[in-house]
Amino acid sequence: MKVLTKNTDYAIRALLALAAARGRYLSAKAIASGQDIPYQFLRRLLQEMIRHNLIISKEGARGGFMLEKDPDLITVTQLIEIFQGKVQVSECMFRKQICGNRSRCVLRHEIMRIEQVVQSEFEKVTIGKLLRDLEAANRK
Amino acid sequence: MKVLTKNTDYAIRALLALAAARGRYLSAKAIASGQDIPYQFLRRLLQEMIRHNLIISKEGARGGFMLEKDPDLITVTQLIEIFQGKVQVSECMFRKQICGNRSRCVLRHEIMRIEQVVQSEFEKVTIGKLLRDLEAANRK
DNA sequence: ATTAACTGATACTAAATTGGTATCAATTAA
DNA sequence: TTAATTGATACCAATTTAGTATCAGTTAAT
Repeated sequence: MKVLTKNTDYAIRALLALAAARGRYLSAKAIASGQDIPYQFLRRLLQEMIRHNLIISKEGARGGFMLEKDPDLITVTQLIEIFQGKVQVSECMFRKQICGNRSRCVLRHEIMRIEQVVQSEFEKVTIGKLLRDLEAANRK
Repeated sequence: MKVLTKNTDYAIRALLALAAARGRYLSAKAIASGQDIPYQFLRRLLQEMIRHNLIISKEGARGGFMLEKDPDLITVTQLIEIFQGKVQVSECMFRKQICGNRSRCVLRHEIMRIEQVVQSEFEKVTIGKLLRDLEAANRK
């Protein structure tokens, strides 16, 4: 069971780089080489994050990307939702009605509880927090 | 992000059926139709669970499967490990040494913490507990 | 002894997801 | 004018997930 796919992992690291740049535009190329992320792959992730209003871009020479949202308001939960879909358990959950299969629904109850735990844990982890941790680690 | 795949979901429900049968042998066919699980698919899962000493089987007519392990000692964590692989975060984790990429490792630290949370939550959920919940629900 | 109901083992397939590459048009700073 | 850059897509390969099919061997019941 993989918790984070490359998508999410790369996105987090790209956002960390952008947060560290603090208002300067960073090009996809710069992020890719700095964070060791495949360039074309990264570009798609960046586009996706623009669509979700996490970052903005400037086209043309000396263009690049910049954080739009406060890094303390960008949670790992959000990124998981964008790149891996909403944290969920089984299809059963989506049909709002209680499903016919009783044992499936008993299970579902337990798992929805865990889902909440996972989500709230990931919510505590923001890009802002990670950046501070990272800079603290680098000062040592 | 899907927490449980069909594999695990089916396995849990099959084990619940076996726990409910309390020492009688249940055939794959009976489990499949009762729990609405594709028959051939289920058979593979059952074989896998035999290999992991969760259940035993009896061949031939009137044969079937029976729990081997105490249902209170079968946790969802174990089933996830069997059918979806150990709960993990990124490849980074497996290389024991600290990886070169600092930001990846800061992230990793946070995520290993969450991993622990998830695992311990799923450990609380045993087949025995689910069965009791299920039977309580059915009495209502 | 035969047969029907079973498990054991394994091979195969299809669809979805994941990870990655390539291309070309449009924009902009120098 | 040109080089550096984003926008938009289309494509591809590998892996994982979900499901099917087949055949051999075992056993209970008749």
